[in-house]
Amino acid sequence: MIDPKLIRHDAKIVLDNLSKRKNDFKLDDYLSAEEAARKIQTEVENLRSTKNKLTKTIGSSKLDEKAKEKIVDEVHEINESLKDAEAKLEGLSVEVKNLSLLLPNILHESVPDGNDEKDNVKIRQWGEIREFSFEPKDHTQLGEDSGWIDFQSASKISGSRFAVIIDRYAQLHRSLIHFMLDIQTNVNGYTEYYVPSIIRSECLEGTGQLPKFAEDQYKIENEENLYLIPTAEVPLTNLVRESIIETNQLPIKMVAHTPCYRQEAGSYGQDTRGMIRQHQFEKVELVHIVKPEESYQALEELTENAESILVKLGLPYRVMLLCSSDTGFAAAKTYDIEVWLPSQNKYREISSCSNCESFQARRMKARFKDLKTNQNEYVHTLNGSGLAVGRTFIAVLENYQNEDGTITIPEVLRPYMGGIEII
RNA sequence: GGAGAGGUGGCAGAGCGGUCGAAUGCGGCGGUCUUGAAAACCGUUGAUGGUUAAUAGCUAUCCGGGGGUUCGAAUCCCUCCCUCUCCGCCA
Repeated sequence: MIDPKLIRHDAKIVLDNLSKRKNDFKLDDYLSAEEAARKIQTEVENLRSTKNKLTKTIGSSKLDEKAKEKIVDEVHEINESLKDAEAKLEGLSVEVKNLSLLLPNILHESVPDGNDEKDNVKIRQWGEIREFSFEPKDHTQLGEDSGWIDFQSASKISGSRFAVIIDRYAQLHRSLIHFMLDIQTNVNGYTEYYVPSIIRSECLEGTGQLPKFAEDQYKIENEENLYLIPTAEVPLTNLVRESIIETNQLPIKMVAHTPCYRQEAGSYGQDTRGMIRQHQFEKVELVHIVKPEESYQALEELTENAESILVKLGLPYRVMLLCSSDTGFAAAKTYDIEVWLPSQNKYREISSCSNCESFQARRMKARFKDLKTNQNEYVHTLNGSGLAVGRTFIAVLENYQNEDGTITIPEVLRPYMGGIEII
């Protein structure tokens, strides 16, 4: 949600932003509803004010019966008008609220204008792309040859876009999770959280997945209000919802490993083969809750924290600054980290690090007391994968494969694999 | 799943039809004292929206959510949600 006052007073900023994002939100509808709502609100308030004054005279003074009756009659009349006005106000408020939930965040000035992912800007890259002396296989082939990724069984028990990972591959997959959590907590200074992966709809609204992206969420049947999390960003960020945080508690840096569930509606035909795009995958997620003036520094830090995993694993990657149309709904600025996949001969997204500024905080009512102004202000929230485990797993398999189909375990993972060097 | 208790300001906790946005304590902030700090003492301190240049005034709303009764509801009624305790079941 963006500041209603900004929309009202600087509609041009919002319009420009919508056009940069190639978003077809009807700002005029919003503006006229909002104006009408404020107008009727004044009306309602005046009626209530008069009523309150009258009502107070009844209890406190020694009016005779007749005078009392007269006032009661008057109040009855006011109540009639109020009923109408309040109903109108309620209708308009709901309309305004619903529309405002569909407005995307304002982009940061440093975000380049662009039409699609081709306009994303490379910020930096790291690592040497390995020259293979043989034709590298993709992870699906490696999994098939070793027998340690079983898509057929997954399909039997769950359907498409699921995988069963077996034996050494399962260990490798688990080791990655453990490794990432250790680095983020012990080296990068995050506090580890274990959180529910079933959450209330308010949380999804808070972080921006609802109402706009409802079709991508898994809803729990027979439960009015519960969903599977699409990312740990949702439970972690919502930990501060509806609260006023002590200034000295900031910044908060959280990390959690969770499964993530996504319907992947609208991505039919994309990445259908293999483990790139699954309905269920593991992710280690980083979330920062910070003061506004620190959020862009925090974005750099968070991105580097995510990168540090790839550096330690020795996986080549590049960091891309997303252009205007590619930046997510809730984000003001996003860096994607893309890892090299030899089988596809290109970089693929493995982490997305975003500064949402106050967009989520406003939806969640997450504030802190600014000691300088003694005012409550919205915090800034950031999130990023540190990293997507399934995709990291794929990257390790493909980049560390040997000609005979075995995988050399990256050195940093060996302690987690009981010292095994090759699987 | 069954039985009971309860949800009030940052926290704890009173209020149980009008004078209550709400006692009191803690915490926070400001001050006195002090070389400094602590203690003590004094003062101050809820949120959100509208109006506004205003973080000034004025105003409305908020005592878990929604609905109802009433001239008037934190207080009475209905309903939903949540938390806690005990029993049952269970990894």
